[in-house]
This record gives sequence, structure tokens and C-alpha cells, in this order.
Amino acid sequence: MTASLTIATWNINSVRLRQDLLSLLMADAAPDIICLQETKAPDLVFPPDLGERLGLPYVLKRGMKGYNGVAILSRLRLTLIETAPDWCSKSDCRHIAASIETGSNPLILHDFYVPAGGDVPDRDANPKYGHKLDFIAEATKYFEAHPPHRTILVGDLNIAPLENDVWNHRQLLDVVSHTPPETDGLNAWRAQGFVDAVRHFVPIDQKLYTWWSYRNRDWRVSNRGRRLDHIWVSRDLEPSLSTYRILVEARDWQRGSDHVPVVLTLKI
DNA sequence: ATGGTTGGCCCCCAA
Repeated sequence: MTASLTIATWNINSVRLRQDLLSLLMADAAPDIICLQETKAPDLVFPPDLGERLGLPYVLKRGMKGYNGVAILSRLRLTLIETAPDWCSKSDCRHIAASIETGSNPLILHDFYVPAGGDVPDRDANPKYGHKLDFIAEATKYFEAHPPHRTILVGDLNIAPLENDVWNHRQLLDVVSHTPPETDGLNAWRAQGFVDAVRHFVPIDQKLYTWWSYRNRDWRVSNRGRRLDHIWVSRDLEPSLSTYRILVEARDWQRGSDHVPVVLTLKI
């Protein structure tokens, strides 16, 4: 018997401010699991009944004051994976991993919030850019040493790897999120056993965005987007890929995030 | 070349 599993990932940009929008995501996409980034909420102030209200009672979260923060809300039972590395030894709440109880074989889920990397694409002038490249290199090494199986990796990876993942490839080559060291680094990470689940469905000559800056008068008119939010699956799950959605309309939700949810359904 | 907006928090930092 085949069951389906729907996973959404969303950089919510403050879970306390936008928690009500999660019911719109539930109504629209009915995910079994929601992975959040930039929750900006220490664990003690994470909305305590949020998962219950959404029908996703199993909640794992890793937050801190002011910045970062990730969380997983699930209809299926989760087990926290305690052995995941402390990336760049910073304890900065950019990753949480869980095993998902599916009824048959469990699945492994990684939720990442990769450093944005600041403005200047030079690791000497801008340590945040160096941190971003180091984070990606560490993640690449980790999955090289631990090849993924039955694994789903999601998150705001803060890199648009392909030419048509940005509104203007040539113009963004020296803009952090699309520089060659970042896109090469992300491709090397993904090559450690993952498939880009959304590009599995959409040819690389088609534009795809998941983020539009707040700093545009009308994001839909200028449409200067980037695809920063990703869902990857290990190669053994590629035959299970069923459908995907990018909820572009969420960019117009009342007081929305600058990112929109990405949703994937697998037949498991 | 620059500026534009947002959230969190202690007035400026990160995005």
C-alpha cells in the first residue's frame, strides 16, 4: 500500500508575528510536516500550542534570542536526532534533524537555515561570507561521510544555484546568494547523494523564485526574485517524488514573509 | 551608484 507524505518548508521570519499565517498554509497545502526557519524565538517563548492548533502535534524546535531559529511541526511522530553536528561550532540554531515515523521505514529529515552571508562577497572583508562558505563546506563533508538514504533535506539555503533561480544571472554573479563560490559550494553539497526535488519537476530553463525582497514597491511587477528555499531528497527517494508547489500567492498574505512556502509530496 | 523594507530589541543589527 502506498501512502503520501507532504512536506512544506518556509522561512517564516518570526514565528510569533506570523503564526496565524500557518493556518493559511494548512488550508492551502495540507502538509503533514512544516519546517520553519528564522523563527526568531527562544524555545521558552515559542508559541506552546501552535502545533496542536494546526493538527501537527509533534513539534521540535531550536531557537535563540533575536536571530535564526528552526522548527519542525508534524502530524507524524518525530524523534530528534541528537548526533547532528554543531555547524562551525557556533550553537546558532540553524539546523535541526529528526527521524519521521511513517508506519513503515522511518525517514530522516534535515531542516537548515544557512547563513545569509552579509553583503560583500569577500571572506576577508566580510566574515559572514566566510562563515557561509565554511558552513556549506562542513555540510558537504558531513554528508560525504554520512551518505543520505531515505533522507529529505529542506530549508532556506540562502543560495540560488542555477541561472534561472535568479531574475538576472549576469547581474547577480557578484551578489551574495548567487556568487560562483556559493553556487559551486551548494552544488557540491547536493552532489553528496541528493536530488533537487523541485528541479526534478521544472526544467532548468524556466525561472523559479521563492523569495522577493521587501525593498521593492511592487514585488509582482518588478519580479526580482531568487530561489533560496529548497527541498532535496536522497537519490533512493527520487522514484517517490509525486508533486511540488511553490506558494507564490503567500507573498501577498497580510504582513507576509519575504519568502514563500515550498511544498513537496512523496509517495512513500 | 544607491536606496529601498522588515523584525527584534535596547538603539542598531541582521536580513
